[in-house]
Amino acid sequence: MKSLLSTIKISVPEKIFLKDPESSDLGKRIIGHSILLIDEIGFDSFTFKKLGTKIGSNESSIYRYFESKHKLLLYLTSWYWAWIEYQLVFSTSNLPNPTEKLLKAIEVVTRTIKEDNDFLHINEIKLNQIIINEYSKSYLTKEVDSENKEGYFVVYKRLITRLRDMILTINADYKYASSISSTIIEGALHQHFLKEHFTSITDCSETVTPTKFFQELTINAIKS
Amino acid sequence: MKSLLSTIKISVPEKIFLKDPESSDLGKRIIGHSILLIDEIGFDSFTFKKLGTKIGSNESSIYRYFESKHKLLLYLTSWYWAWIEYQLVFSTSNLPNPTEKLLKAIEVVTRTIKEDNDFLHINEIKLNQIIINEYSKSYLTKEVDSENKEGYFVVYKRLITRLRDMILTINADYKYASSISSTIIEGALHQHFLKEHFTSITDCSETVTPTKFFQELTINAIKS
DNA sequence: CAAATTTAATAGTATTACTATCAATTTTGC
DNA sequence: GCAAAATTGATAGTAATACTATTAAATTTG
Repeated sequence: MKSLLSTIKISVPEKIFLKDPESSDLGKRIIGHSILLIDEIGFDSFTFKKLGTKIGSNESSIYRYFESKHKLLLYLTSWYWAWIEYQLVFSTSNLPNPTEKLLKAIEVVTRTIKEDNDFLHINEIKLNQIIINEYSKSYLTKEVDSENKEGYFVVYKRLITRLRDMILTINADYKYASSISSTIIEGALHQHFLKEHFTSITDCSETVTPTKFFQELTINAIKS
Repeated sequence: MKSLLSTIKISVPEKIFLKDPESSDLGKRIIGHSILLIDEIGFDSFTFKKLGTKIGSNESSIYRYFESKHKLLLYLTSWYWAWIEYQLVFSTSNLPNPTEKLLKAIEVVTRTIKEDNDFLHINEIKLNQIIINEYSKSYLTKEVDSENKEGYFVVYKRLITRLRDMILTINADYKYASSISSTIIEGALHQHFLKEHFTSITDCSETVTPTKFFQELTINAIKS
């Protein structure tokens, strides 16, 4: 996938940033190193001041790109879901069988990211870890409704809608196509978290993947 | 359920608090009003200073019960899950049919709390809202592994284990009994959140409950 | 090469998440 | 009923956070 993706720009809702970080070298360093730093110390301890030190730049310069660290998280998560969406569309487009298509789509949204290949300044493995550990914090806020109106979550919602449509193609009468789609995507992040921190309440492990679990779950749900 | 529960003390892991809030009037006011205040302004904006003002007490007095607001959240969530666990055990104990038992258990862990009856100083409806909006924040931290070792999440894990055992009673060969149990409990909170804030990616609503969705999902998963 | 833009440096603010100390009040044990 | 013990309240203080504002230096661009 490398050659294709490296020429593509992942598109993030414009209102999330003050100045497009893809438009400058400093911007790309902000994105690249924020991923490394959030992965290292966690989003709660992450500050623009610490990031400034890491990239040899100034706190105030970072504030010209993002008005808060919360907006930066929204940027990273939107970028991540847009990247997953691209993979989903690309890797299912040539599959004629709707069930195969759905199984492939579930694989794409539930698998562990194991390679950091597609974009030079972005470590996709660590970004995936950030999504597992921090994604919920981007919407579990008192501002969620106004931010949703601003379009900050469109990419995530569109991804879920795509999965839903694949399910409805197989069984238009299934009553919970949206709910199972949102459960797969959120649930997969949760299972990945559990296998790292609460092994006693998951069956997933190095050898048993969330992918298999959610594929079986979905097929059984919609085919009966 | 009122008469029975009001005489019972919900038991929370002792290390979570410095001084048992159930042991004094001030302690109960801390718990009672923290639920109201967190529900009102959200956990992120919640501080012990604001809580002190609300209950006509001092910030420093609250610190004698909990060493941080994070610990207070752990207390509230443990209390909540212990209360749910009690309901689960109580309301399934006299059901002889394993499938009926499981369906009842799923109902208990996925339903909306609509009544505030059981404990005088605790508003169970608002506490349920806090669990929906803030629970993830209690474990999505860099300290999760050490806090897990301290036993701060035992109640939650035990609840999931109980559900898992009910599933295994019906089908001992089902490979994902733990994963589906954790998915039901976390997923139900997520569906409740979605129906309040992201209606386009859920089928749940005033009339369609997460309970029905997860009951069907589970039965289809384990019976095939 | 001058003007415009971007970045860096510094300073400042209100708030947060605490800790420490001591006084006032309440509880308790005899 | 009272002294001792425990609890609570009031005040002060600290380092860090999450910013904003201003001005200077460096870089880009037309």
